[in-house]
Amino acid sequence: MGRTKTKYELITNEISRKATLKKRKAGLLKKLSELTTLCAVPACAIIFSSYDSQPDVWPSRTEACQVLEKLESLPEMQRGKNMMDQTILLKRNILKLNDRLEKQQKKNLDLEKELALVESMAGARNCDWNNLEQLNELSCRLQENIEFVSDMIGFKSG
Amino acid sequence: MGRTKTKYELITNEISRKATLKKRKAGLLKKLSELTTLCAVPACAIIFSSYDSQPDVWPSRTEACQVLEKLESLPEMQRGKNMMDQTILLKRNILKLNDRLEKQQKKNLDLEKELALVESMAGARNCDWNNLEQLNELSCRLQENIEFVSDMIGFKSG
DNA sequence: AAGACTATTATTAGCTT
DNA sequence: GAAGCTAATAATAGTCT
Repeated sequence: MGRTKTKYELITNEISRKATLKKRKAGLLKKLSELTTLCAVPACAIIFSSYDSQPDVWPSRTEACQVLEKLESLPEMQRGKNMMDQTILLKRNILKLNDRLEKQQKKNLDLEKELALVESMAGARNCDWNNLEQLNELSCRLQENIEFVSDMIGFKSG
Repeated sequence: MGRTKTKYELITNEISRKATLKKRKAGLLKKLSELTTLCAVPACAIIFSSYDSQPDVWPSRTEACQVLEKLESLPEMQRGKNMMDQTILLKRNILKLNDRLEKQQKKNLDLEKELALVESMAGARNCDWNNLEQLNELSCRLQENIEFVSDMIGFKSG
């Protein structure tokens, strides 16, 4: 969310990368703080940086360790389960995305069909309003159309 | 960032709190994922929840533990390695799908715009050729169009 | 409850100082 | 570089289904 749309890949420019790291790290910790305030859940985050020897630890090293201990105390079986859960969620995510993509493609096809239909009637696609020749041709097409329609009217009513 | 300005204190309504937790947790993990991608820094987050017996751990329990404790072992890491590889591939897959979806949506938008343009020129969409009234209207539209085009020709050449 | 939608607020990329 | 600015993108609160 800034002046340009972000491409989510490693920022090659070191200056920008450092600036981004700083800004986003602050934003992230703010969000984590908001989350724990709003929902009263225990949470922690640790972010290393190539620029600082010490990682950022939220909310504090002690509390982060407590959260981690909690995590450690969970039986091993459940740990594997959590990872499984993650892959299951990811797979579900993929299925959903494929679904949306498919729908989008179908919608696209429909649009293309409709466009072709309308264009064939109007015959005015990509008309360059600065091009006299094209305007003349468009004029002719419209004249043809109007005559055709007039004939139709005459035919139907007469 | 929503319909109302957020007050940063515990959400008393349980339903809202749960919904908020879910949304913001997802947003937070997304941001953490973005940060590590953009800046290539090791990071992790652990968020407990009253609703799930298991906390959300990013990027994975194994990696999260590694990040804080700086454990250099070992068998546990190896055990989860295949599964990690899988999740990495799945995540990459999701990124690609999102990309395709985005492109598809953009294409869609372009098509819609073009369609609107052509339709507004032709004004003859879904015309029922057996309906005299519609034919008359179409005739008028065409007449208007032809006059407009004639004007344009006159203006450009004159 | 779980997604989709969307009007709003929130975050931030690129700049400037 | 850090700090501040603002146009632009991104997240999300409330709502509907």
